[in-house]
Amino acid sequence: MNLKQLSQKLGLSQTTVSRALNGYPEVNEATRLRVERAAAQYHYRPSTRAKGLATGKALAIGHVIPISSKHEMVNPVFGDFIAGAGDTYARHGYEMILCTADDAQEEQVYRGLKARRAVDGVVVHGPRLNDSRIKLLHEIGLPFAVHGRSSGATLPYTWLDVNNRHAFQRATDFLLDLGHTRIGLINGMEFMDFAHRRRDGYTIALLEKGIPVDPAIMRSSEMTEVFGYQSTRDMLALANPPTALLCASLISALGARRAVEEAGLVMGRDVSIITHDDDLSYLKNGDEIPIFTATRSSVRAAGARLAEILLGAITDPDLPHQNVLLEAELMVGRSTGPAPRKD
Amino acid sequence: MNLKQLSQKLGLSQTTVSRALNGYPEVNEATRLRVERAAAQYHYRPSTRAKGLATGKALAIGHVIPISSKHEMVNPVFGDFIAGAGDTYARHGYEMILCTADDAQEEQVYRGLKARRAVDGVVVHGPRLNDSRIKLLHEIGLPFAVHGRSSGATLPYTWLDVNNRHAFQRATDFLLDLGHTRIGLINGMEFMDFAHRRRDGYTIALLEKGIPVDPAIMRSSEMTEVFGYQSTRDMLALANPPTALLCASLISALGARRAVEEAGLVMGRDVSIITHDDDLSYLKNGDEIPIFTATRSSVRAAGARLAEILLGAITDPDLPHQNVLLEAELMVGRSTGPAPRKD
DNA sequence: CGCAATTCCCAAAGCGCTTTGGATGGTGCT
DNA sequence: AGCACCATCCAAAGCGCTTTGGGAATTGCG
Repeated sequence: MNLKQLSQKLGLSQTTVSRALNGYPEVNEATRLRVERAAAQYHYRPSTRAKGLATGKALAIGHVIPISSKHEMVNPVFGDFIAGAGDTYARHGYEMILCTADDAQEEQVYRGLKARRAVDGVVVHGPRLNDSRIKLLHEIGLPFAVHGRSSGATLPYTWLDVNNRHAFQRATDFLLDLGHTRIGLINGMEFMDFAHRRRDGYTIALLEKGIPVDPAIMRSSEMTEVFGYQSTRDMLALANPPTALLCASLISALGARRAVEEAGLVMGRDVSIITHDDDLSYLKNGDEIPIFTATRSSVRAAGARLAEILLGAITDPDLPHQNVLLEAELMVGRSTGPAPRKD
Repeated sequence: MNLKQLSQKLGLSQTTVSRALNGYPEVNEATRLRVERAAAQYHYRPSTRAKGLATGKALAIGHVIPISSKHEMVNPVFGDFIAGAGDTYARHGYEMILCTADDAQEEQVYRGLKARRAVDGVVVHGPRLNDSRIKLLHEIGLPFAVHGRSSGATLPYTWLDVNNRHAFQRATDFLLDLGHTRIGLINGMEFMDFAHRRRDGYTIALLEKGIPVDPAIMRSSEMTEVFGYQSTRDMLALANPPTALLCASLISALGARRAVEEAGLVMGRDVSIITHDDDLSYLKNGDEIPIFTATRSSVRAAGARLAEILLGAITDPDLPHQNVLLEAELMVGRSTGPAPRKD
């Protein structure tokens, strides 16, 4: 069923039916009702493509997922972020278009979306330091919103981020207060902006207490379970092993715990662990009592919120760039305790 | 830059330019080259929406992600599946459209995609027993392919699945051969088709050896870490605890391991664990030597393959329904060993 | 009652493509 | 030379919608 057929069935012009359905005022209320009923009855929905052509808007938002070419890895937070954003789009009648791109294709993918007029805007995932995408998107004139930030960006842009620096500074302080002085860092890739900021927070907290920053107990890679395990195992084997660890994700924290236990140590007593927790739906940090002491911030909520902001910016392009900084919550769980005394 | 502008720049008609770009034979090779060069130079790409309108195809495939209304959970395998499918779509010039839907909205979402002519076909995720979506999609005439199968479906349909029954039967046999007779099952929700089949495989293997199937050591829920932990903890507390566990996912297996170790037991010695492993990019089952003995099948490869099949079915609608059954590989790791002797 | 202002509706243009149905001019063959 | 036949290109229609620019009733008001 298309507009023409529906309008013929109703004995009205396409104009009137279109206006009735889109809530324009120049149509009689009784007529509108009749049209709406008929539309529902025949399951009429305007063709996205035709509507897009006619209005010049795509009614779609693009999400370009970077696939790390090294490990072909998909960021595990992605599913939850998308679920949040999807809710928002559905409510506003937008579609969500997904593209995958490894580092080499990335620019072409964004250019393609723009040239094909496939989307009204894009969400930038996984921003890096001095991320070139920000300049690119400005240049090609494709509205965008960044999930995270990019240190070093000179142009203004719309973003939503967790206060990663502060979260890790606070987590480090928490460990310092418990008496830990050897605190290891199991970070994400540090060209990723979030990882860089977390490291900053960690470093600042240490320096403020006059504790030296020791590269021997700082690791950085993709946040897998295996990476958490290996890093922890290696650090525990040092002559001067850490008594506490800061992990960038719950997944690597699980690996860290494995290494701790394998070494015959007890988490929360011999080794304290704090992790960042994205509150993923399939990886909850325990039930009531968190397993890990964690800095928590829901990535799903972030998705919903950022989508809302992007749609707003598209509707009203003259709006100033919005920037949202979310504070992570520090949840105290059972993975932390006072630093073990040296006997 | 649109077709009209490009053709004017070239002094050709839109017809010729369009044909040149789409590889039709009625255009001089020299002209085609000239057109292609100009298109590249001006970054011309045909508008998806206009092309879709003109051809009557959407050039897009929909993926409807079920969001479990109970736990608001996004299946963690989703990201990797999408990454695989995305590769295929990109190669064939298709877009991927994502929708999220909880149980209540599901039918409306599929109907909407069809009515708005937003996609040429859809991938059905997370099929359940007697899944109503198969009948629905047949009725509304939307081409589809199922990731998994649906026991009880009467109509023929296109699917790609892992041989879950066989995988779990084989895993159970493996444990039985090691002398285990108390084997616990930590399964996904059993209204999900894959979980149902896994349970079948498990049950069959036990019955063939004349071992009673004991509901006390069979759990089923959403495959979270916490669920794996709690189930294992509870089962180990039984008067007659299992000496081996079969887990439906690596995530719940991590929880199971936690419970095992917390109970002061050693995995692979006191309690053996076999898990299914979807080979997720961010959750590798160890490096060379698998941590867990596992039945493995790459969900990413499945995504790429199923997308290929769906596109084929769309291109040639008269093709018979394709069905692909992948066998999972049994990877022996360090989580299994002979059943402990009762002393 | 007469005229302007409303209200409610419609015909047609246009969005950017593909595709149908020629038109044109050059070739090969008798 | 005359004819059929390609090879190469083009004008225009059409995909399903929105939107512009009216037009015909109806209403309000002096």
